[in-house]
Amino acid sequence: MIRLGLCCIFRDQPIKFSTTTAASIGKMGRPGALAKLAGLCLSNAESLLRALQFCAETGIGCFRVNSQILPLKTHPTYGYQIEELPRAEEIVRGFQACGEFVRQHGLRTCFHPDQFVVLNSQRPDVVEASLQELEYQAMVAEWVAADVVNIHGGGAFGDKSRAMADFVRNFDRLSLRARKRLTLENDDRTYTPQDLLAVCRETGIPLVYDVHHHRCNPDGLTVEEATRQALATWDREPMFHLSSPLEGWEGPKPERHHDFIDVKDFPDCWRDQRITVEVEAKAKEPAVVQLALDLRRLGVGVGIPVPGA
DNA sequence: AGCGGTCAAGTTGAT
DNA sequence: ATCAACTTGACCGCT
Repeated sequence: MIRLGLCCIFRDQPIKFSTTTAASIGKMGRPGALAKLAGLCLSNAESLLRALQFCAETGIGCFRVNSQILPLKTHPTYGYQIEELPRAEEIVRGFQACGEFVRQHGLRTCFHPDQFVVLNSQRPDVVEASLQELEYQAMVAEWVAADVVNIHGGGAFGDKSRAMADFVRNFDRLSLRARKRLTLENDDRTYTPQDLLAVCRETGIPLVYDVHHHRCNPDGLTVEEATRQALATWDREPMFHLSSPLEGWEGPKPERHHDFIDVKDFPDCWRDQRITVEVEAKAKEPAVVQLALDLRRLGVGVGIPVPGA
């Protein structure tokens, strides 16, 4: 049974998440800013519940929550603590209701902090900001029952093994809440599955295997070998990533994502696994639905696993 | 209401 | 030196 995942937003469904800009918030006084931010947070909690309801109805088993679900949460000037917001308890309850929905419907949720989170940066201020961001996302992850906060290896800085040692040192500074959700994903430029698997085995951090990145940034491993070794890093349902190249594998920039998934890009060795496959396709929910149809046509089971079944 | 410039943040590699 | 790429359009001030 393959659980398919939708990333962050919708193409056709009228479900939107709101954010704001530092420039706009900066024109207000602190109370006005907090009032505006609280409204956005509350609205995002409602949107998230509707997103999860749509996923449950459609058989989409996983939803990735955008990093800006609490807008500007860790901004150096305009960041805030939840308790500072008007209606803070209502906001937290709104997200916790999402978590309850996730558990009741057998869904999965996850986070993917963006490129500014670099745990092995050579700049201490970047590491501090990264730790803060991970703690924030882990807090919301706890509310919404997300078991994965997934990041990339970060920079190489001319020496990958030294950089990964720095990564582990800073990983150890995270709270248990953040550490137990953190995962590593191979990227399309720097860190291959081979690079990360050693760290994953050493630390117990699971590997989110992105087969598209692996095809763009290969190492000595075949897709089958990387799949097998990535599966072994998980103590829960493994999570993998899939996309198709915008202009084909022979095109000028195969790392660019297509609107939809070509089912031929779905590795055969994934078919019989019980895994989550996040669909990184620009057409969003129609792309997930299309892939589900294509996989079922090939006899692959797709849907939301029933606990115990 | 519609348009276009802009949006917090890091790192790499192609031009 | 600049810029696109990365998980992704959406916000906001102007007309």
